[in-house]
Amino acid sequence: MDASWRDHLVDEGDGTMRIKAHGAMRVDARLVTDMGHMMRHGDDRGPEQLVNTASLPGIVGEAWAMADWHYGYGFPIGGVVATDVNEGELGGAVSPGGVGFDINCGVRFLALDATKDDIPNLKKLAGRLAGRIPAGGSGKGGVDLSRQDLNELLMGGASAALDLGFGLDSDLPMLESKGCLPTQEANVSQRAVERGLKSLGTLGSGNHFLELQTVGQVVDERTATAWGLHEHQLVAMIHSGSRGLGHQVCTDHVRSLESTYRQTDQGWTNDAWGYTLADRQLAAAPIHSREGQAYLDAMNAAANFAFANRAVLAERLRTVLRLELGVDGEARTLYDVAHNIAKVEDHHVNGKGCTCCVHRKGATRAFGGDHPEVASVFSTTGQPVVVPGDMGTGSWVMAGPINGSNQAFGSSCHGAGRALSRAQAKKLLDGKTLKRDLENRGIRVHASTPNVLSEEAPDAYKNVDDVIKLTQRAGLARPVARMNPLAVIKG
DNA sequence: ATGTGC
Repeated sequence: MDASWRDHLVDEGDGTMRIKAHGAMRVDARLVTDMGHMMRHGDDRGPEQLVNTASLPGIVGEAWAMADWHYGYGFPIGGVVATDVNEGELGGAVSPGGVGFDINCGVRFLALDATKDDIPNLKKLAGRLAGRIPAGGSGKGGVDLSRQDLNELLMGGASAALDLGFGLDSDLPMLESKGCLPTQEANVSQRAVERGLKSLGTLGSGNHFLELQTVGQVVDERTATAWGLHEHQLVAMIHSGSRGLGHQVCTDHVRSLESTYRQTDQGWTNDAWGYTLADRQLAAAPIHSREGQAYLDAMNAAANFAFANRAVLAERLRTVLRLELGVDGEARTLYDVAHNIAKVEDHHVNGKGCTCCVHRKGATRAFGGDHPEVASVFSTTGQPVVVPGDMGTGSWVMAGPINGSNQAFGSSCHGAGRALSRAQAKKLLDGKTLKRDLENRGIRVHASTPNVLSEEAPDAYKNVDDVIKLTQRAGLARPVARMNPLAVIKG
């Protein structure tokens, strides 16, 4: 990799910077950023990775990095890369690295008809949540599933979870893709199955969390009202994904695809498909090839497991809220978004219709209110875009366009974005001090290890408010309301 | 992100 992209960098002055196509790039790259933001994030590897993705076969439009971009596996986190599914004989590329290891990592956002004053005892509530929400690397505490149950979940996602007794009928329309992506065979490896049988309803570790929050500042009153949100209201975010099952699906397909590439003077080449990639971690298959279809089918099954996982976590949260708040504890799902996914969608590229495989890796869909996939309750506002920040600072809910799409294939940022690597954060930040500071501010924190607190400390992340401002400036989504943390359960 | 390595 090289840093020559700096010679091709242009500030567009609209909250984005462009890297003009050079070398093997087929399209320009575009970062949601400005010079100040770029300077504060000295790691060149993210833009380098974005440049690499711009040479993927079939790529259309521009290779995008959302405002929370940072270094990832092959593709940067925050990457939005679309390929034409009708290019050539077998279609454009689909790449497991463009989705990431935590397939359908995402956020469920719930709202209560209550305020902080309705909580009899926050400390007790937080303690009970910590007791009921299995978190951390151990993977203990998941629902014991039969092989048959797991298969239903892989095929049916949140709707299958509902059939097993997790969730409410009224949840389903509020989930991206109604909580179910199409899979023919749910053909995931035996190893992936074994990892799925015990992990349903567990949070995981790293940046995954469950957070009880209050609505702080409402900046778009009309939209907030349409969504039933108001200042001081209690809300909750559940951030989790497909756990070990999705990780295994990604590992299986990354390994088998990477093994079809050999090193050449230009990079990494697959002779059968005539693909040459700058980085082996971009390993990709044509979308209509056997390998491409096998990946997409397994990826969708893993995505369904993630939708089901968030449904079970929501059920566990609801149980605690009912116990602690009584009738005030009813929580409705406002929305549930996927952060790590590849989807076949219709978009306009250079004024022409194009059916694309849109990779969103650490990026959220942000469709307009008139899109047929968006529930009719959002027709006058655009879809909710849930953007968790970090545990000390706060989180946002944004909205997609009222009508139509945006210039990044209907996408927006997914969080604050790391500013420090986990290793740097562990070295520089002290978890115990952080916990004390947060609790002095009235925020209850339960974490499975002190390390996770330093790795996930506010200072390890970019400023979420800056990320939201850039996203708005780039015209990708508009801020609706900012949430303040109240109780945090971390893996 | 991850039964934190192949």
